Amino acid sequence: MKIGYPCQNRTLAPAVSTSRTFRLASWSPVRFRETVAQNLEGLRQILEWNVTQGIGFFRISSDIIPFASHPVCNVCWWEEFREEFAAAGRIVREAGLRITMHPDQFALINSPHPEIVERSIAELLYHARILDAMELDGAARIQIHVGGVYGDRAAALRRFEANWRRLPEPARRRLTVENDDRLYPVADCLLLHQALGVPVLLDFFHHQLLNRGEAEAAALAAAAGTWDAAASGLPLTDYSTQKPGGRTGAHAETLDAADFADFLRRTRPVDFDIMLEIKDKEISARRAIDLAAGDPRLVRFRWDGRTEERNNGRSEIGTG
DNA sequence: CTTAGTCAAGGGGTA
DNA sequence: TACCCCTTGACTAAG
Repeated sequence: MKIGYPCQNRTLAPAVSTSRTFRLASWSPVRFRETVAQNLEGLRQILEWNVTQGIGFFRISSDIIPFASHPVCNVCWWEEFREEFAAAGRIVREAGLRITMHPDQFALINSPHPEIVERSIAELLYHARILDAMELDGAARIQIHVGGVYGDRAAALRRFEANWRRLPEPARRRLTVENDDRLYPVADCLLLHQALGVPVLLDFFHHQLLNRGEAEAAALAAAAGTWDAAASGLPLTDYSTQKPGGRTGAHAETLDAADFADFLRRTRPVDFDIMLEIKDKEISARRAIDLAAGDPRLVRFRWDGRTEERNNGRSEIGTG
């Protein structure tokens, strides 16, 4: 079990960020290359910070390469920045970090509109290129939701299957499907797994909001069973709680320690990695790791760091 | 310098 | 048909 946070580090921000961008109207190869260089340097610093904090799981922001899948982008960024990607990947491999990405709502491979499907395929390929350039194994996943219903759920699921088969191999091999809170519960994701072999990421909070009556333990067992340790790594999950007083489905500002401790207790039979979808990011990740300190599943990873002076001879990284 | 409006992209719900 | 919501930070033009 590794516990992580998504995309931004509020402790290091705004000096360190992977989300620098610019307006489409200001696109130029120079502006693009400057921004990508800054974002990749931000990624390197965040990953190193995570290692020093014993945080073993991180979601890379889809903002890291601005307009990567837009027709305006004619730069082979994955080749030009090969060394920077490889350096980030080296940190991941040497420390044993888990990495994921989560394209946002616009990646819809089950849309009835062919143009939207084409743009979505380009978007997924962009994400795959990042993880490939970092030279990461199959445990580095790209998670998406099933998509829209378009008035006919069965037909929409069939389109997902047909278009999944059309994905370029680099994107297809990393794709992972996640239950959402409005349209597709975990049962539908499991159907896609049966048809395609795609692993199912269980979002516990979404499952509470949308399900077909399955108990959480049953949903977890079923989703965990779709993962293959050698090919796709340990099962992935998302965890959050309801923001008090917020719209239903809004993510909490900070970790609910009592809920998280109970969550760890009741999921004990299954080992998996946990992405905290909580607003204060790395702050809650550290608290969660503290709360999991006595849990036999928790990975306390080591940073070898033998060539890193700044590591100051330390090899055992405390997790609190 | 500060700040409010705006930003590539879709789907679904409501009026 | 038109508008709003999601969800978010960061850019940018206006003041």
